[in-house]
Amino acid sequence: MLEGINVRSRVAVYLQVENHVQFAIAAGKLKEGDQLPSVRELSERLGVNPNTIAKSYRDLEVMGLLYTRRGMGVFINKGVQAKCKEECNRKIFSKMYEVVSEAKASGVSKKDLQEIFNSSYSLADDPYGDPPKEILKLAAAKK
Amino acid sequence: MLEGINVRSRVAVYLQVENHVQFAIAAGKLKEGDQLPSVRELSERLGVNPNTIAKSYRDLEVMGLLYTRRGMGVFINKGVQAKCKEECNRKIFSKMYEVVSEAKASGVSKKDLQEIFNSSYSLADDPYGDPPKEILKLAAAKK
Amino acid sequence: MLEGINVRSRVAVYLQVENHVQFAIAAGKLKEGDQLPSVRELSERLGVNPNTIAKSYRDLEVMGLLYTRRGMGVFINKGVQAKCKEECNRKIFSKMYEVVSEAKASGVSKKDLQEIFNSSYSLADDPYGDPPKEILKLAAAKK
Amino acid sequence: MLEGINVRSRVAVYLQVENHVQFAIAAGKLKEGDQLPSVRELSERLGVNPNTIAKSYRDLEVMGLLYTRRGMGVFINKGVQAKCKEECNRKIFSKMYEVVSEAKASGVSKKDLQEIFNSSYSLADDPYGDPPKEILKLAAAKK
DNA sequence: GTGGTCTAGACCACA
DNA sequence: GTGGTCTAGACCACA
Repeated sequence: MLEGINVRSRVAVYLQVENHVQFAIAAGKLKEGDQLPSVRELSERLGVNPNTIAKSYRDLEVMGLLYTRRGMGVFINKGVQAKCKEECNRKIFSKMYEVVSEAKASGVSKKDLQEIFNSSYSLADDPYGDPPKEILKLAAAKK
Repeated sequence: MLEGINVRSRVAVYLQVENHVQFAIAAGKLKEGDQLPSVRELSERLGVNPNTIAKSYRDLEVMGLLYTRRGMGVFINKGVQAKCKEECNRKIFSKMYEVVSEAKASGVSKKDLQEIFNSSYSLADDPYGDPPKEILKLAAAKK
Repeated sequence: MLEGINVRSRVAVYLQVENHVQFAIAAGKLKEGDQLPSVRELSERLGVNPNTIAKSYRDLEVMGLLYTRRGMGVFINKGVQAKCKEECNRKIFSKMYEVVSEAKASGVSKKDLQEIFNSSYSLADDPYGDPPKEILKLAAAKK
Repeated sequence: MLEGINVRSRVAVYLQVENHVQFAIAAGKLKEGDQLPSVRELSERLGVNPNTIAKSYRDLEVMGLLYTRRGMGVFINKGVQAKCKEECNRKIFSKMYEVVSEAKASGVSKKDLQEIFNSSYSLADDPYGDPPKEILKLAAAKK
């Protein structure tokens, strides 16, 4: 749980945590009633300040995905998988739309783009790690 | 030229302008010797601070894509299309990799993702505008 | 007795228990000499830590509403109904004042507010349970 | 704008700010495009730490009520009045339901409760100030 | 032990 | 000037 967070990524840690939790709920890896790691535990594991994690959890609570039992911990709310799936889909659609629009705007052909999509899919692993070197080589070759 | 900039986007305006110019060069829409709108004109059109545009142009000049003729305006350098294509490809690969990784992490099947890719491609138009409503409807339906 | 406690509420469990007992005394449902469920029994029934219930009982004892007979259990003191009524009235006034002030601040008309009051009264049942669905539908309709 | 915040209230300052903004949007006092006071300005005016205000604004952004233009400030989103009205109504319903349920649970008659409602309405002013003394006197008398 | 709230203050990105 | 992110650390409420 939550092991893909990359403190050196340009994406803020608190946002990575939020996304990670949303993805995991959407994918059914986190289910109603599951307890998240405590603020202190997770912050120690990731080597970040507890406030950073607290911020993620607070935001996720505002979104209605978590609830807090004071002194007990933080838990996944009920009925959130559908909501998360929808929200994740929305995000994926938006991002896909963005990258495809950019590709079109820079004159990439659909065929090339489809190839980029395919190689990305086979290599895809960790959303916040740097993209694997293979993919950057493909990009360079593709001139 | 440069009409898709969205001041309400979380992407900084100056970055949107830089990307926009790079895309246009890569796609051959902006060619060696073409003149860009003046800082003042563009800043007024977009309703942003002139410093913002000035920063974009300065960055693009540092990258070697533009040159300035004092009192005359800002112009596209020669031999920049290949360089821009390469750079754009790199960006597109990275983003595609990110969105595909996120989709995987949230449990979206390859088939669904391919569909998302296809609809995005047919609808794709403006990288920074809000995605068209059609696409959000598709996202909602896709639960 | 004490069946309306909601562990997922933001109101602390120990406070809910205290309020519940006070309400019941004020309403005459708990009378002088009545025995309360044991700390262990109640904590198991509600799925909370026994310390939580112990704290409620301790507080209620400090307020003079309960007394403990070691080895026997916890009982309602005598002459507490009037005191509880007064205290409950104070709480109700304060809360009513707060909700009405908020309603005014958000532009709700007196007429609408009176309606909200009426429907609440007809539906009112469990102070800490989620409000019944009917009421939320009314709220949504009331735009 | 935002002058009713009470630093000495038991309600957290950041929550008061959030509620205040939601009420003001619902009531039409804050409209699409309106700029909120800057984090620094408001924090100085209220005598609290800038982080406290930043937290409110962040939450309101997560809720979709605000958007941020980096370096420019924080603005009211479009199409939020309906959403806020609904949300405020929901809150008011829930609170009214809670207080009425409590009143019922403690044996207050509908007639008395209606009176409490009426006096609250005439006195209602500031949601976070202490209730006016008049109302507490009424409560005491009402035994 | 758990999370909530808040302060003080740094450093960054952006306009 | 604006907000964003994060650290360090205090003190509180709760279980």
